[in-house]
Amino acid sequence: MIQSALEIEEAIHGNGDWTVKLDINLFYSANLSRSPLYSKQMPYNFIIYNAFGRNSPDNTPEKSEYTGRGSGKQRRAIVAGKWCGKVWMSSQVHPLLAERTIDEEQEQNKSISAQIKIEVKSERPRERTPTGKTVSTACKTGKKRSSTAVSRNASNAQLIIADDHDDSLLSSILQQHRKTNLRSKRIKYETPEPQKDVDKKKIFGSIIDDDPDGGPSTRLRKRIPKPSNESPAKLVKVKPAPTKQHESKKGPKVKLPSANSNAKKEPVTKGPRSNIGKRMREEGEYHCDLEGCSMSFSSKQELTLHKKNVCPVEGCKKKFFSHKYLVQHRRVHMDDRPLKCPWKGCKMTFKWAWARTEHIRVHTGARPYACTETGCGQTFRFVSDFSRHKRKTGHVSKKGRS
Amino acid sequence: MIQSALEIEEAIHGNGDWTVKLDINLFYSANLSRSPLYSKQMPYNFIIYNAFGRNSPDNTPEKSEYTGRGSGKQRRAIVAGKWCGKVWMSSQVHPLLAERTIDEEQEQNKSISAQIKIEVKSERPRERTPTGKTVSTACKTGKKRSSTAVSRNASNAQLIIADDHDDSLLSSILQQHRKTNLRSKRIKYETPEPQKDVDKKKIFGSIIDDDPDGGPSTRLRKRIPKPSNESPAKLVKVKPAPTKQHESKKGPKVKLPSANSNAKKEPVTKGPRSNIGKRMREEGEYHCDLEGCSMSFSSKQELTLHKKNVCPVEGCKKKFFSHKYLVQHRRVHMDDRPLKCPWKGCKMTFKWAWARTEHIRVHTGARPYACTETGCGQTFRFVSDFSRHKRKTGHVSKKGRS
DNA sequence: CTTTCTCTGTTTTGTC
DNA sequence: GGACAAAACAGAGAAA
DNA sequence: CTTTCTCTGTTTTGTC
DNA sequence: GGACAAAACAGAGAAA
Ligand SMILES: [Zn+2]
Ligand SMILES: [Zn+2]
Ligand SMILES: [Zn+2]
Ligand SMILES: [Zn+2]
Ligand SMILES: [Zn+2]
Ligand SMILES: [Zn+2]
Ligand SMILES: [Zn+2]
Ligand SMILES: [Zn+2]
Ligand SMILES: [Zn+2]
Ligand SMILES: [Zn+2]
Ligand SMILES: [Zn+2]
Ligand SMILES: [Zn+2]
Ligand SMILES: [Zn+2]
Ligand SMILES: [Zn+2]
Ligand SMILES: [Zn+2]
Ligand SMILES: [Zn+2]
Repeated sequence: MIQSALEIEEAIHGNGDWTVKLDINLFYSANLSRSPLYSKQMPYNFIIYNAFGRNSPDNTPEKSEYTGRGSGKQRRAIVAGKWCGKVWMSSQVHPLLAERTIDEEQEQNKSISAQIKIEVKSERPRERTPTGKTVSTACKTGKKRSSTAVSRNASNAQLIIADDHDDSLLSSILQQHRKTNLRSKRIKYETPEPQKDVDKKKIFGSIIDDDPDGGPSTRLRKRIPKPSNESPAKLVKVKPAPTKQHESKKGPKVKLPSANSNAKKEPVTKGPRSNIGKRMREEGEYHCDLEGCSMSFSSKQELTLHKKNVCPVEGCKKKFFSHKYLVQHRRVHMDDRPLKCPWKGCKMTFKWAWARTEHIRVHTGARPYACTETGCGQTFRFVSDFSRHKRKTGHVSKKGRS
Repeated sequence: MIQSALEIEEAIHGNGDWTVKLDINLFYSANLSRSPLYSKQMPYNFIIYNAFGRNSPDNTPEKSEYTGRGSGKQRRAIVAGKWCGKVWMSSQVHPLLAERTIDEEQEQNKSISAQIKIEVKSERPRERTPTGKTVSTACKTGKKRSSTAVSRNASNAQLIIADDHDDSLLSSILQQHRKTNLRSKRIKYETPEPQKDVDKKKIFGSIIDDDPDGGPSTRLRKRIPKPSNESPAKLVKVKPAPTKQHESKKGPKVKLPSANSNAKKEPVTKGPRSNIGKRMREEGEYHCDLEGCSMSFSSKQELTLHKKNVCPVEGCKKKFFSHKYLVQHRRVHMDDRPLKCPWKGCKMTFKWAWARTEHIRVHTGARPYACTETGCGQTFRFVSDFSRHKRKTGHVSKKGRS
C-alpha cells in the first residue's frame, strides 16, 4: 500500500509530504535504494531499504524509476564502481582479487625501515569486501564513464585486507618501485604517461618540500629588483609597460592600487602589483619576522595581511587561526599536487595527505569507522560520514577507529 | 629544419629550451596548434601557428602527436565543440544555422518592453561564425563526451549574428515561453526533465529574489527559540543531544566552542552551534544593525564577524570590501543556482549573472572584445582573455567592447 | 531529506 | 607539563 | 610557457 | 556632485 502511495508521490512529484517533515524523505530514499550506484551496507533507515530497496521481493523491474524511464533493463546488485576524482573507475576491486600495489603493510614501528610483508587479517568485523573484479582505473586522465565490464558478484572472496594505516614512509617507497604483480586481467586503461610531472619538476628546479599536511618547508627565495614601490596611484589607466622583468611568471596577484574608487568605507590603500607565486615563491621585499616564518612579499600591504593571518592572494583574503597554517594554506593556490595515489594505474593526485589517505580506501574497500553504540552496527569509509552519523543520531562511539 | 628540431624536442620532452625562456614555449604551442579542440582565430603567436599549425602544408597526418600515439586518423579542421560546464557539448552552432531560442534581440531601449525582432548584422569585423551543425546539448546532466556527429565545415554561412547585449529582461521572458523553433535536425540529447528545479521552488516557498549579481533581496525570517547561548564550553565531548529542533536543516555551520585547545595566539572564543543557511536563512537571535542590512545570526560571534565584513561560514572567513557585497557573497554557500541558460536544451545554471552572460557567448559565437591597437586585430570571447591580452602585450584598447 | 567521496581549516594525538 | 609536527577530525561541498 | 571557459571580489557605468 | 544598483571587469582557476 505504501508502495502504491509512493507511485502517487512520484506522479505528483511530491516532496512535501509527511516523510519530509520527519527529515527522512521516503520518496528520495526509496528511489535511491533502487539505484545500482549506491550500496550502503547498512542504510540509514534500513526499514525503508528492506521494504523498497533493490532486493525487495515485490519490486518488479518495471517499477524501477531511477534515472528516467524504461532503462530498467539489467539490474545489477553490486557496486558498479566509483567516481575517482572526475573519472568513473569501473568496479573498484578488493586488492587481493586483482592486481595489488600496496602489497606491503608497515605496521607500527618506523625504525624497522624496510620491513615489507603482506598482512591478511580477518578479524575485522563488518569489513565488507567489494565484489567487482577488474580494475581498469583511469584516474585524472580520461573523462568517460567506462561502465562496461562489471562482473556481478564474482566469487565473493572471504579474505579481508588489513586496514589502511597511513604508512607515510611506505607510500613514498612504493612510488619508486611499483611492483607489477601478476593476476592482471583486463588492464584496459593502463595510461602510460607518468612523464609530465617529472619533467615539470626538472624544469622548475628542486621543489622538494616533501611533507604536505605539515612540515615547514623553508624553501623559496630568489630576490629580484624592487618594482618601484608606492606608485603614483592617480593615473586611471596607465599602459602596463611590459618591461618584461619576469613579472608575468604565472601566479596569483594582489590588487593594484587604483584611484577614483567611490568606495566610502575602508579606503584600503593598495600596494603595487606583485605576485604571490602559484608556481613557487618568486621575489619579496617585505619579510615576515614572526618566529619560524620566513616568507616575504613584494608589497607592504601583503605583508600586513600576512602578519594578521590573512591570505593576501587576490580573491582569497581568508582569515586563519594560526600563522603556521597560513603558510600551509598557500598550497591551495599552487598548481602542484605532490602526493600521488600509490595504487597502480591510478593517476589521482592530491595536495593534502588526508585526502590521499581516504582516497586509498576506495581501492582497498576499507571501512575503518565503526559505531560502537549498542545495536547500531554501522561502519563508514570516511570520517566525515561517521561524524555526520554521530551528530545526527547522537551515537557516541568514543574512538570508533579501526 | 625547425620542425625536425621540434621532433627532437618531443623526444627529449624538452620544456627547458630557449623558447621557454622567451615566455613562448614553442613546443607547447605548436602541439596545441595541431589539436582540433582549439581554434584560436588569431593565435597569440601566429608565426608559430602558420608554420606548424593544422593548416601548415608540410604537416602530414602522421606527424600529429596530440593526445597520444597513432590516433591521428581524421583531421577535422573545425571547432569540435566545447565544454559546457562539465559536459562536452558537441559542435555548438551558430544560432542561425540550427534551431534558435534567442531569436529576439532587444537593442537599446528597455522602455520598448516587448519589442521582438531578429537582428542580423554583418558589419562586425572579425566575427567568426562557428561552423558546426548540430546542437545535441546535454548540459549539467550527463557526463559523457558525445564527440559523435561533427559534420565538417558545413556550408560556412555568411550570416553574422548580433551581439549578446545582456538583455536581462529578455532572458527572463524567454524562460517562460521557450519558442520551439523549426529547423531542428538531430536533437539527440533533448534531456526532458525541467521539472526538478520547479518542484524545489514550490517546496521551499517563495524564494523570489530575482536579481543575482545585485539586488538586496530582503527575504528570510523565521525565528525559532534560542538554543541556550554561551554553553558551558568546558565538557570535551558532550553527547550532541538530538532534540530535533530543526537544527539539522542542512546548511553551513560555524564552529562550536571547544575546550582544551592548545592554541596560543588568538583564543577565539566561539559561540554556540548555529546554522548559516545553505538553503535559506533559518533563525537568528543577533541582528545586524548596519544600515540597509537585516541579517541575523544565532551567535554573537557570527554577528561580530559579519559586522567586520567577514563571512562567518565555517571554513570561509573571507574578508570583504563592502558590507553589501558580503550579503551577496552568501550565495556562494547556497545550493540555489537561480539563473538558467536561455538556450534551448542547455541545462546550464548559474549563481552569477556575469557567468551566464559570458556562457551565452559559447552558443552565439560572439566575440565582443576587439583590440584596437593598430596592427593587432585580435578579438576575444571573454573579458578575462581580453584583459590578459592587454596586460601581457601592453595594448591599450580603451573600451574595446562590441 | 539520499550516498559517495574530496577538500581544507582546526583539533587531537604522538613524540621529544 | 611544554613544544612541535603528523595525523585525524568535522565539517563544507560536489556529483550522481 | 597553451586555449577555452566559469567563478567571484571589486570596479565601473548608468540612472535617479 | 551623491546615492544606489546593474553591469562589467580582472583576475583566479579548472580542464584539456
Ligand atoms: Zn597498517
Ligand atoms: Zn609569516
Ligand atoms: Zn588564500
Ligand atoms: Zn592549472
Ligand atoms: Zn587511487
Ligand atoms: Zn551509530
Ligand atoms: Zn543586443
Ligand atoms: Zn549586516
Ligand atoms: Zn563565505
Ligand atoms: Zn549540493
Ligand atoms: Zn547554455
Ligand atoms: Zn592587441
Ligand atoms: Zn606529558
Ligand atoms: Zn554536505
Ligand atoms: Zn553628475
Ligand atoms: Zn589562470
